Amino acid sequence: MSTAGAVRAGSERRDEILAIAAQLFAERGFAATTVREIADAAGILSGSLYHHFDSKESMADELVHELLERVLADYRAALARGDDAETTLRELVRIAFGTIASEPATVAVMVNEWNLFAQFARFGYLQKIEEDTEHLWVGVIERGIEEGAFRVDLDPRMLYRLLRDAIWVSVRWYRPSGRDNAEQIADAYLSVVLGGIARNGS
Amino acid sequence: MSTAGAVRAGSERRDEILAIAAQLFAERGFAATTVREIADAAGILSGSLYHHFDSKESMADELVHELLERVLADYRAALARGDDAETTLRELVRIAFGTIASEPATVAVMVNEWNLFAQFARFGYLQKIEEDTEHLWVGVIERGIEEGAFRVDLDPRMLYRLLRDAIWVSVRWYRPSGRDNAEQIADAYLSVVLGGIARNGS
DNA sequence: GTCTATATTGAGATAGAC
DNA sequence: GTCTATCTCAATATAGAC
Repeated sequence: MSTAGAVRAGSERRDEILAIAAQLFAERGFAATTVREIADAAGILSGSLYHHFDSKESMADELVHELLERVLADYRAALARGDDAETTLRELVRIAFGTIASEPATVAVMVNEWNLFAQFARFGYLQKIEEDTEHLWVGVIERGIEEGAFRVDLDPRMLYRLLRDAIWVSVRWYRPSGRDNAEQIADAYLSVVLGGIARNGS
Repeated sequence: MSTAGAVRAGSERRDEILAIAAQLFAERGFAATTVREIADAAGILSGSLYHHFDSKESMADELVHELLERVLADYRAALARGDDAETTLRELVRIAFGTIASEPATVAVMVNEWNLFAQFARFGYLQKIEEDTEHLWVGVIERGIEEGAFRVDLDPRMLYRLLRDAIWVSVRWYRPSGRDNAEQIADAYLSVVLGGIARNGS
């Protein structure tokens, strides 16, 4: 089977260029990265990029869209195990930090350019996937309160957003060297979130 | 005294334009905002902007630089009170959320464009001020551990960064209606951070 | 799949009149 | 302090040869 006519056929060369673009978008920002820089880094001329992609925007689109689908699928798989809420929350946190560890550049693009992309119609899925994700996390937090594992005075939605931000923005400074390292920051993070930093209970 | 020749003279018109620019930079991103859009919003033509500012970049520079100086000064004033570490940490958190409440647009520009600006020599102060800020917060956390108020197994630097990120990135979704409201989220945040979310001390 | 060559547009910025 | 008019450049993207 040869490569399909449509986008997302995924030849190796294509994936390679996409990874290079992710790296540059992450380092310099999407708007500040030119297609010439991407082409240079890939060792080709800028016009040749358009054999693989429709536009600069579609490169970012593909990167971010697939990342979000992947993460949401992982979250759903974690939920499907049927563990108690605290165990599930721990797993969600590990998935997020694990994603940062395995594809920091793409995560950085998502985090840094979210507001920009959200303005364009073609990125409409951003809002939808984020809503689904929020719903999923908030559900776990609420269940944790019901199960008696979490405090009853929590605002689940606000808590989710604080947790989410602290996790994902860490991509700006945290460079885990691999899965093991990602486990470490996930555990440190969970230790603070679950137990608090105070020595005596609150 | 008439307006000085240099930048930062601060006529009212100038401040007005700067506030408009901050708003647009926050909504659309710095790179995606054109000087024509800023001029339109201010009711003048793009060329007229250059009577007030050297460049688009210098507008953002001024906004972010003054914000950071202001926040750091507030942090230092809080430290100077000589309170215990936990009280001081609470005050630092309140200052940050209060800043989000009083100037959300400028904070959003700082948060969203940090990586972009950090690439330019003229924004060299970003790194310096952030280092000073990190040093100040980490000092408070370390003192809290010494005083027996905080857990001894914390990594102060990692903790600072997680706290910092969760606070500042909330500017993307949290719209406090004023100081009172900012106190609320600061307290909710502190409640989680200090006490943890687990019902039983764990 | 890449190159050559180039179309096209839109951006930041300037000079001088009013 | 703003407008008119315009310069200049750099960026995305295209068409067709190889």
